[in-house]
Amino acid sequence: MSEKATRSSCPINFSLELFGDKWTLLIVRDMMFRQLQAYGDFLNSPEGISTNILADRLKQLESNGLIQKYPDPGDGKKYIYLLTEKGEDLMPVLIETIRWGMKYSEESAIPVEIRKRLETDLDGFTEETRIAIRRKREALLRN
Amino acid sequence: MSEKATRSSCPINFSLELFGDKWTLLIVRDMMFRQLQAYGDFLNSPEGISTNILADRLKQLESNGLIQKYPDPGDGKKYIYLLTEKGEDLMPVLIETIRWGMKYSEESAIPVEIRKRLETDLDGFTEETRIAIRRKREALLRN
DNA sequence: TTAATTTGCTTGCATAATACAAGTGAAAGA
DNA sequence: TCTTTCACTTGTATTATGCAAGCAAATTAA
Repeated sequence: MSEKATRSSCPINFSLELFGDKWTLLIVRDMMFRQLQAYGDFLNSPEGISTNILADRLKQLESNGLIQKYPDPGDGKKYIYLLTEKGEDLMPVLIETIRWGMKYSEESAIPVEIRKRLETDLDGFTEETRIAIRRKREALLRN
Repeated sequence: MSEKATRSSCPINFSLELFGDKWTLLIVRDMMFRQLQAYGDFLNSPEGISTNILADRLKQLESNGLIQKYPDPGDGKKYIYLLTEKGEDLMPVLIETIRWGMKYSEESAIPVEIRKRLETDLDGFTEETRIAIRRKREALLRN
């Protein structure tokens, strides 16, 4: 993990310096759409991230303000990782990435009901997902 | 450049396997929004891509069907790289990435008039850019 | 007609990132 | 107290990236 100088002030470049790699957005996806929140959950995702890479990406995500790490109130040896608003705001990027991927991949393992909603009720799906994320964040902050 | 096995059939993962790195989308950006089309143009982009990395990414983009390479009709020692429809379809992903980057970076070096259009006339801007891309593709295919 | 120059690469090598396997330490449960 | 769970860290091999130099084909300049 090394700090690199920013290459340009293009907003695409800015974004890619934070999540332009093969793993970061998969972790965000897990938090955003799959409600995963523990280290072990991410490790068990089907893509099979290595444990040291996961640890590194979680650190970067946190230091870049996209996620926050909380001790799990119900289990002292666990932590809960949640998206911040900045992380939550990546939803349109992720959704367009999903749409592109669905269009051009032969088989996309996306649940039929979610696929339908992406096609027919994108805004509703987005808003609903955002609410779920905020609910979790607020619940944790309340204690 | 090595062929890797696909990690999962999630559409986000599918997409990231094609453009989940720090350079690929910058090249697409150059073609999409800056009308660049020659090898040397990409090399001169402000981020400073290395020539071997550029050559590698152009190969991958072409073999993945996102771009096509044509001999330059006006200069026998040049080539013209153009987005295919598949590449052009990345526009929503890029645009949401721009929006996110503009929101969260201190200074974004984006021309004021484009920024304005992104904020007030996103669909118009998108359509206009698409037309420009298609025009270039069709002009080349005509000869 | 020959000698630069431009263009689009390739090659070699040092450094950095990633993958894989194993190990560690704190908290919880038996 | 001993074992398991959880969230990592560490070591090492492999792969990717960055940097500098070189090269061949087409064009231009002399």
